[in-house]
Amino acid sequence: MPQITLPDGTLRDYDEPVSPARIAADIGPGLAKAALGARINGVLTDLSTPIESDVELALITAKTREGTVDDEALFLLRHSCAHVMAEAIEELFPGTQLVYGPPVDNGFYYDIAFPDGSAVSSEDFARIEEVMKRIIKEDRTFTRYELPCSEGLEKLRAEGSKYKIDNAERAIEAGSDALSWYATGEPGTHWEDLCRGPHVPSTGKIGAFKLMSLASSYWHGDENSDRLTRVYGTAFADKKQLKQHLARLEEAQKRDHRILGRQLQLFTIDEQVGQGLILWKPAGAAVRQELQNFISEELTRQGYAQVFTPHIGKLDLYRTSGHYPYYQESQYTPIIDRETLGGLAAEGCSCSDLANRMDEGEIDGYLLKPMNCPHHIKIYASEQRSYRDLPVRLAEFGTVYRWEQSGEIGGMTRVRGFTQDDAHLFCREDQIAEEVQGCLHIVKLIFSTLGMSDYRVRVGLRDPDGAKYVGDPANWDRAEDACRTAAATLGVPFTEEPGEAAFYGPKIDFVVKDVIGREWQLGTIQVDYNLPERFGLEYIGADNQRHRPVMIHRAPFGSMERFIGVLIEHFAGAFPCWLAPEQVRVLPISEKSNEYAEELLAALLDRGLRATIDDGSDRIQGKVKVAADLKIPYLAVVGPRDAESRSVSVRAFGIDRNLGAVGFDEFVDDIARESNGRGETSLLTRFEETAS
RNA sequence: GCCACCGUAGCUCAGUGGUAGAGCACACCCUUGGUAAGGGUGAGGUCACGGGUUCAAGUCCCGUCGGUGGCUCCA
Repeated sequence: MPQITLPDGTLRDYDEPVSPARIAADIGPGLAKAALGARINGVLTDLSTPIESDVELALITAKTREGTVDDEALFLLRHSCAHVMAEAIEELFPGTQLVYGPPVDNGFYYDIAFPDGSAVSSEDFARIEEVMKRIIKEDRTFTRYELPCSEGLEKLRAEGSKYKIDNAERAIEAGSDALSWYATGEPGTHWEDLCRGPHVPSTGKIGAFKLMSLASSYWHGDENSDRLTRVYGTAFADKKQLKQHLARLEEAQKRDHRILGRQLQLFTIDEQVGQGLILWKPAGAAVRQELQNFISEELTRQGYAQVFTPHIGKLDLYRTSGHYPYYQESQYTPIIDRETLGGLAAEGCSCSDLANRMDEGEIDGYLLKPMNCPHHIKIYASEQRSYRDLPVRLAEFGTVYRWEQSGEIGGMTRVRGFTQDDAHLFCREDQIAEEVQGCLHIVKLIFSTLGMSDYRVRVGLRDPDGAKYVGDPANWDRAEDACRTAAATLGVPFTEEPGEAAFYGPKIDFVVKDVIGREWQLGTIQVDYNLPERFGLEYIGADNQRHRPVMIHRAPFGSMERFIGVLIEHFAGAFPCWLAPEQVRVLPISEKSNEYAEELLAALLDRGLRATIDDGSDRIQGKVKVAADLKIPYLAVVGPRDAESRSVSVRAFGIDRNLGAVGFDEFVDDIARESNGRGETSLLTRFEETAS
């Protein structure tokens, strides 16, 4: 006879099998009404799931006991809403086949195969939503029933949905001993879907929902397989939560680096220049230059040497490195000189011949470099190296070009030309651990200086079945071990992900999310035994023998483009003073104070600060508004009173009032100190009492 | 690359087959005003590009380019 332990420790005994729904009712009518599902021994279930033995039970309601939104409740609501949407779509679009409809972060989707010629469009959302509202209003019970596998498959085959048959077969393969369906109402009478559940008790529990967008997807994620239409929606327990969610999305959009990039004049992309090619405008270039200075100083401290290399290299270089054979699809096509090309044309050489002969090495051309490592390797190889010279650390802000698929390109986060804060360390095997530590130190320094704490660490390993990797498996094993060991010393949790390695070696990646929740890899550290081997790199050891160095590739920002794209969103465009494109704007109250304002501007510029003056004919209110829109950290308002007392009236971004006056020299000194110290000190401390 | 949606002034957007619009920005004039926009006047358009349907196309159809959201890919 089941004994039920509730989260607060209270016990309830029943002398027959019992459902969570009944237990909820026994506790109180309010809970019975609010309950959406249950957790039985930690497993999410329906409210109707029979309990036959002693269990720990938690009832799930829209809000937790602390009053926060319950994620599992949202999971149930959204999964259930996906069913309601599927029913509505099947009703409105006869002949559609359902594929797969799970809840996801922020909502749910359903992958649907529409019959030829009839696709859904977002203009159909309103009428789909109408049908969904009707189904929800009818408050039909989600009724679960099960069939043995063979019988269930029989039923699906009779219905003829290849996608559902496939789902069932996969479930059986994964060890299910029965197949389950959920009817939205009475089985046999109402709509139903093969589904493992769980669901909310009835459609009426879906408080608020909205269809969001359409996308296409591939069946099983395979681009050679069927193309499906993915309909995205979201659902919440009530209208208020939905409204808040939509407001949050709108808020997030304001932080979008593409929008801010235009508003703040940071960068532009011109279609005549090309997709995915960033034009850094003066303001964006200032931010980037500050970051490069920051990293350069640290490189010097850590014993790196900076180098410069060209943007192209001969194809043969990349045959040796393996980029050309292994990475060809992501490269711009090789550059072949006019004469060679003319000769080939005269011979009647076809495009496929040309490609083959380039692959074979019969024709050489130049490649726009997809990575910096081969050039740096050649710098290493240009001198004889002793074990005493190691590690050799070569750094370069190196620009690389990659042929990304057109549909993937967007903003600054996925581009076709970008500059890595790259470096390659050539070291002895016994130096790997220490060198990786040094790299991790830089990454951590960057994140902490910029106040970025919301990142995750991924150790990318090779996919055991993958064919895209170069090199000896034994080398791979050693390199993977080195990465694991290094990641473990970080003091942050990390995940190991097979298939995420580079083609030449495993890596430690730092991954952050953008405003719409997409993950981007920023910094990366890679241990590589393969390229030194392919290029025959050597050093002379203490034993007077030739040895092979190990290479570490590292880029703590990843690429300047992507990093700054993410950084714009991180700061919502309001850069701290040391990074801000314009650090101070001097605002004379009227022409009468222009001369004093010019003096202040000159003093600021003299200290290397990025400052401007707004001596236009606007009133001060207008000047302040314009400057605030540009998110300039400090405004120096000067009028006759300030000129009289040699002071500056300060206003800071985000603090919407005059902070008060400070002396001319103090102001300049404080800002310079704050800028040079990268935010370690703040002018605002002068106004502590009023600033907060 | 695939699917859906979108492309009108520098920017944000209105314009459902019949003479291209607004706000901001810009130029000029007035205003010299103490902390989130004082007032006036003016200039600014191959309605992404190319074809088609129509008496007539920003508007409807096809294609191309570009953007957005996903999918696939990703060093």
